[in-house]
Formats: sequence, C-alpha cells, structure tokens
Amino acid sequence: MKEGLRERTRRAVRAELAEVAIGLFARQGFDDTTVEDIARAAGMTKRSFFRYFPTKEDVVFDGVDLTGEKVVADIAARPAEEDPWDSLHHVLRAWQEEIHASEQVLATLRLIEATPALVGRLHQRRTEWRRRVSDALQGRLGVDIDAYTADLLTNAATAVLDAVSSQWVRTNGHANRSALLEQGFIQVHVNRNLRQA
Amino acid sequence: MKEGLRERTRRAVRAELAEVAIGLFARQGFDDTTVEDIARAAGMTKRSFFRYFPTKEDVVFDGVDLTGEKVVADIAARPAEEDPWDSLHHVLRAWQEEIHASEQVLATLRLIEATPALVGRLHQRRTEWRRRVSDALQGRLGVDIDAYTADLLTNAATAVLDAVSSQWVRTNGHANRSALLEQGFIQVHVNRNLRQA
DNA sequence: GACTATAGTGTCACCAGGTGACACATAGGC
DNA sequence: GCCTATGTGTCACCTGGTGACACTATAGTC
Repeated sequence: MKEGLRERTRRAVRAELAEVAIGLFARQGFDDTTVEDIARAAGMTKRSFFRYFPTKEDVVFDGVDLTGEKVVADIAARPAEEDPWDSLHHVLRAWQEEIHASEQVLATLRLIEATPALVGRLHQRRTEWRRRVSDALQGRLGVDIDAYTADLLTNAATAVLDAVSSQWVRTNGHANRSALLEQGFIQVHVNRNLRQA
Repeated sequence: MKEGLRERTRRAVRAELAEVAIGLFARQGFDDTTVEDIARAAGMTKRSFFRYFPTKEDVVFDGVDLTGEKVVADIAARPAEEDPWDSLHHVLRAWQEEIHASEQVLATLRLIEATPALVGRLHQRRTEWRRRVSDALQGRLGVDIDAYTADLLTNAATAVLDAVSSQWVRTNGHANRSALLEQGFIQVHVNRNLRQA
C-alpha cells in the first residue's frame, strides 16, 4: 500500500472541495455559485477544481453516488432461478441500508431536487447505471429474460427507489426508508415475461 | 383569430430551425454542432436562435415533446373510482397512439440516446411532468391516494414508457409500440395503497 | 542526503452556451 | 399615414470547460 499518501491527500482535497461546494450551494444556490467561488474558497484555481471534478455538477454527487458498481455485481450473483423482481428487491434493500441517512444526504437531495441541472445530471447517471443492471439481469445463466422485460424490471425498480427518495425528502428525513422500500416493492410488482404463454 | 399571421410565421421559423438543427446534429453530432452553425444555416444570428429556443437542447425536443399537458388533464378527468393504474394505462395508451411513429421520431430518439446532455435534459423535463401527473392523481376528488403511492404509480408508468421507447429504438422501429405498451402495463402492476389494510 | 521522474499547480488563451442592452426595421391596428 | 409592438442584428459580457506551458514539490532510487 505504498500508493497511500498521494492518493490519500488527493481524496482529502476532493472531499474538502465537495464540502466547501455543498456549503456554498446551500447558502447561495447552485446557479449563483461560480466554480471560481468554490475554488477560491478552497484555496485553489478554477483550473485546479476541474482537475478534481469533471464538471461543476459532479461535485454534488460525490457523496450520494448512485453508481453502485456493487449492485450490478450482486444482481449477477443472485441465483438464476430466483424471480428477477425478487432479486432486485433483495439487492436494493441491502444496498439502501448501507447508505446511512444523514442530515448531509438529506440536504444534498434537497439541493438536487431544487436544481434542474442537477436533476438532469442525476438521471443521466442513473440511465447509464440502469443499462448495466439491465444487462446484468439478462446475463444470468439459464435465464430466458428478453431485453424488454429486463428494462421493465430495472426501470420499475428505480421507479420505486425514486419514490422512496422523494417521500423521504418530503418528510424531512422522518420516514423510514426501509419500510418505504418494502412497501414499494410489494405495491409494485413486475412479472417475469409472459412470452411463452 | 387575428393573432394568426404573426404567430404562424413564428411557428414556421421555429419548425424550420428545428429541422435544420436536427439535420446538422444527425450529420456531425450534437456536440460538434455549434449554435452559430445552426443559426447561420437557417439564415439568422446566434442571438436570434435563442429567441426561439431557450437552449440548444430544446430544439431537439420540439417534435418529441413529452410534456403532454393533455395527459395531465385527462388523468384528472378520469372517474375517481377507477383504479389509478388503469387510469394511467388508459390515458397513456391514447396519448401514445397520437404520436405517429415516423422515421423522424426514431432518428431523434436515437440522437437523444447517443447524447448524454440530451438524456439529461429529457429526464429533467420528464421529472417536472411526473410531478404534475402525480398531483393530478392525488387531486381527483374522493380519492384516498397518498403522495407516496401517487409517486409510485407515476414513476412506474414512466418506467413502462421508457422501456417501450427503448425497445422500439432497439428494433429500429419495427416493434409494435401499442402491443409493447399493453404488455408492459400488464407485466408491471401497481396496487392502490395498502395503508388501510 | 542529493537526484530525477512525476503529480499537482498557476497562468494564460481560448471556445461555446447564454443573457442583457441598445438601436433599427418591419409589419399590424387604428 | 401614424403609432406601437415585435423581431432582428450587433456588441459586450459572464460562466463552464479545455489545452498548453512552465514551475514546484514530492516519492522513490542510489
């Protein structure tokens, strides 16, 4: 683990940059905060900011990343005979429980919700992620899921996730996310494909 | 109808601008086409382009607009005792059939799919639209739907819509959109809220 | 402990998407 | 024919983002 120091400082700078940025966004809004503002507040140049984050939007998603590389892997690892909807339920339940519901996360979600540009970026990321999940669902051995059904399943799963998130924000973080997720996955149900019928 | 002429020319210019833009995007890609390019190709200034479209992205959505003000109204007009999932099914079926599946629409969807910025913008618009649909669902008189369930319903409905759209593009427009929609709304099912149980 | 490759930084120049302000023309309503 | 909207070009400007270059500090090597 020799590569520690350099990477550690890098991550530390990233984290502080994100913290400073979120703070400024919360106070004066996303659009009224320039990258220069953030950079100067963190003691660096605009140019250097972009060496840590590809875009101004991405600094927001540093903590609340929904990429979930692990989710993709977990889906693929589920038994092939399991109902795919149950697989999604199982994996996403586990995944959600790992995200501790801090005040910070709540504030970030609120910020995203209030900023069109961030909403767009979030869904853009999620779209890429969904395609990977969808592929993972189809990729399980000995499964006869067609692409359309796989999309249906993943889209529906994120539909639940979104509703949970909205409700959680709506209740100022008082709602029980796990309970909401359970309820959602029961209220919404997606059948395996009915092709052969 | 005195306001005709002025508005008609305006819409005509808009339409031509959109056509020119789509053409350029198709040939050289969205990112490699500047607003100046579009404007000059349509015989006007960059500044004037922005008097017709708020952003470069929006010119793409001129034809494929998913805003559907009509959908919101139709939802609200459905009988309150109808199962909300069936209401969505009914309204969206009618809505989709109005969009004739032209080659142009297909090309546009492909363009969107291939351009991250457009994906973001699309979902951004759709998010706003969903909130309005969700409100409409809750707004029906004498209905006991809570906000969470309403979100669940609308999110799931757009999940179906997205899957249909993806599959349609995937099959180069050969798939039967109506049939996919029917299948989707049957495979996915969202129950009324189970609160009182 | 000095030495060199390399990561990180500032500076500068530049491009593209957008916006505000102003002056000018053109077309509509009277 | 006059007055007033409305549309247009021009110009100046801001912000997000990128490429190039020179400089500095550090990590690993001897």
